[in-house]
Amino acid sequence: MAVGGLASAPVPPSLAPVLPAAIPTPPPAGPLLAWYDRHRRTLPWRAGPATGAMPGEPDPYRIWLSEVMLQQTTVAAVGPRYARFLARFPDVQALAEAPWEDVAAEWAGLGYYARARNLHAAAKAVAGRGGFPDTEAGLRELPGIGAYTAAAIAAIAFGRPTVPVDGNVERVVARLLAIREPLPGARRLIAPIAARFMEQAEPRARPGDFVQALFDLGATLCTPRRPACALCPWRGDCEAQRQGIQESLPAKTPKAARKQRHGLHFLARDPAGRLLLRHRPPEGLLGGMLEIPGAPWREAPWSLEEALPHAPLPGLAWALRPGLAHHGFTHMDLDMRLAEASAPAGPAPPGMGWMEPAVALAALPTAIRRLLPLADPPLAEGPEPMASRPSGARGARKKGIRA
DNA sequence: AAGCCGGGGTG
DNA sequence: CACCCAGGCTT
Repeated sequence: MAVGGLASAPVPPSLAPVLPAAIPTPPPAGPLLAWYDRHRRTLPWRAGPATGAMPGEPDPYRIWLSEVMLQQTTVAAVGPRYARFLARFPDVQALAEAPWEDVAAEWAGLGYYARARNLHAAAKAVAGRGGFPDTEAGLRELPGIGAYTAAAIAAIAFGRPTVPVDGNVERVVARLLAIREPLPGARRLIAPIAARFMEQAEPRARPGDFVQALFDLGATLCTPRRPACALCPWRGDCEAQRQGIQESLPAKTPKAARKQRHGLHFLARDPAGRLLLRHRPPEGLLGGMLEIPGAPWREAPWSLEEALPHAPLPGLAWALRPGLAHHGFTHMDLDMRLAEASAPAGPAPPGMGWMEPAVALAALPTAIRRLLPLADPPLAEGPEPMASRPSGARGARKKGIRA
């Protein structure tokens, strides 16, 4: 196909630098689709008889939920949480009508909590308009749906001929055409190339399968490290493999170093054994999630005396527990200490509440849960190991605790 | 374009 | 340890 109307007339060499460069052509999609038909992964949100989980036509609600959960989150981590979420909120109406507290509790531990807030807001919008938009542009209007997710839902749930560009597709395309420019800048080269796949008849006939075939290729063969090129349906078409540089692609610009921060949190228990907790501000880090009250996270460590003005109740006998809870965020390393006190029966301070441990602990984000083993007696083992990895053979040492 | 936003799997 | 993951939003 002509790109920028340049295909028909030869371009004089002297003018070439001034004119837009032609978009490189990706390889034929046939081999990838044939490979997908043999080797595709069985996933809970994928239609077909293989799972029985989603018979018949794709359900936009289920596709949407899977795409949002999978944003920067591995398939292994999403699996059990997806089933649980779906059991609790079976359709978009149920999610729209649920209180935020229930949605937050169900999302706790999954991270990127803006996803849960946007999911809830989008459910209300969809329920209000009587169903999901069935075009990429319409989907793009919903909160939490960006360029990638809109294209993914449009292709998988509605059969639109569009190619969502995620980390897998970036890697696959960068290798196929040996694109050496580092990400994220290289995206402006990769996206138009990926889009050209839909010029071919086979992807256009089954867009949902084709884009998921790209995902599966990136997840199982064209992996970030040690790609299995010998098994790749495109092994004869890959320029990076031909040059032997596949393991160094895609290149990435280095990221900034993580900052170090310190916190000190105050855990009060009333005579009934309930815990004094509060909600974090609705935006920002862990926005809208439950936490143990404390002094703000800052550059320098806190002493108990210094942090005391941030204690939720005045006049209690706070005891600083030994040890340090550690949590690594994407852009910050956090060390937290824990002080505890017994409180007399009485109302909670404004913005806080006394909560039963069994209810509260499950709704805490992982960073805050790391404080629990410091309590005396310990309130929990901290974050549970993942259900998909039952025996936890390695890593007998628990994360998040420092002497 | 760059920074913010979680948490876990993996080599 | 470092790197990555079916990214979105804000500045």
